[in-house]
Amino acid sequence: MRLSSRGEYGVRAMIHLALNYNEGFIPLSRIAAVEDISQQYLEQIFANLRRGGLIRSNRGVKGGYALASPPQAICVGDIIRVLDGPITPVNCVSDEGSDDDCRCGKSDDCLARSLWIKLRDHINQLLDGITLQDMLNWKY
Amino acid sequence: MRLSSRGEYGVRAMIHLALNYNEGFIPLSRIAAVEDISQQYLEQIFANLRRGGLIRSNRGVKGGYALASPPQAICVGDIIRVLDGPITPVNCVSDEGSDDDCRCGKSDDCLARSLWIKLRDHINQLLDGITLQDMLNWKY
DNA sequence: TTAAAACCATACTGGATTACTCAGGATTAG
DNA sequence: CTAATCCTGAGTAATCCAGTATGGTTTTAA
Repeated sequence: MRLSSRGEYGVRAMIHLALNYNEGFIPLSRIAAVEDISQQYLEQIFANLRRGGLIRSNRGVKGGYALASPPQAICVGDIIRVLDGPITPVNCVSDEGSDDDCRCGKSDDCLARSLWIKLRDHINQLLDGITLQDMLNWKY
Repeated sequence: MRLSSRGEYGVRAMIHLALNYNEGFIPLSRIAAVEDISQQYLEQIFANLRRGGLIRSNRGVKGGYALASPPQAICVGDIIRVLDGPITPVNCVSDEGSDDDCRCGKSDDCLARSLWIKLRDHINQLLDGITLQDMLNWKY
């Protein structure tokens, strides 16, 4: 049940952008330095965040990245799903997963399945209920 | 945020034992066959469950495995923790994890950290609140 | 006593995934 | 022009996972 480093870095970087929401575009190099993340690795992560519509970018000198929406409109679940795909404990209860992904053949009368669904929904509901703004408000 | 196959198989096997709680010791071969899991792999999993005190075993012809406690006394969190270690989204908020495991240097003033703690507790509370008996009651 | 059934332990392995790095191209402000 | 910045795709070393392989030991029915 571990989060990938992509997800972890992505959330940290998004918090960074949220903290500087009024400052315009923030260059990636600064985020990488402050957050102590490999810049090239962060570039990959930001490419995904951008394709997912969570951030927007400006190229060239004075360019950088900024949130695509205000901090109260972006939740943690969005970030993690964009970077890591559907949030689910096992493939067979994922939206994208088919029954072929099910390690137990039965699919239907599978008691465990009910558990995975509960767990999946529980995690998603929590992560969808926490926005970047919520996290900024936690500060001290 | 995926569960390991160990955890998944472990939960399935424990449900199997719970369903047959009154039948005495169940041989591993039967569980492996019914649940369609490699017997050798299941043996590894059961060794961990036994060391963790969740099941007990009898050797010899007529031997097998049984729950160490009644189904209402064993929760899903116990099973997964025995098989996969602490349930935590990132190492740095795990009981066993030190600050060295923290990918962000700051440990303290880390906004993301509060999030990981919330997520960790949320998941553990859910999984600790569901016993094997609860799952049996879900049937139909 | 013996052999089968079952548990027990450890080492190994092939494949997948992860977490990056490398190299270079495209864009734009000054 | 040029320096700063975004952008892209390929490559790679290491790790982890899932499952095998091998070879026990213990118990009990017959």
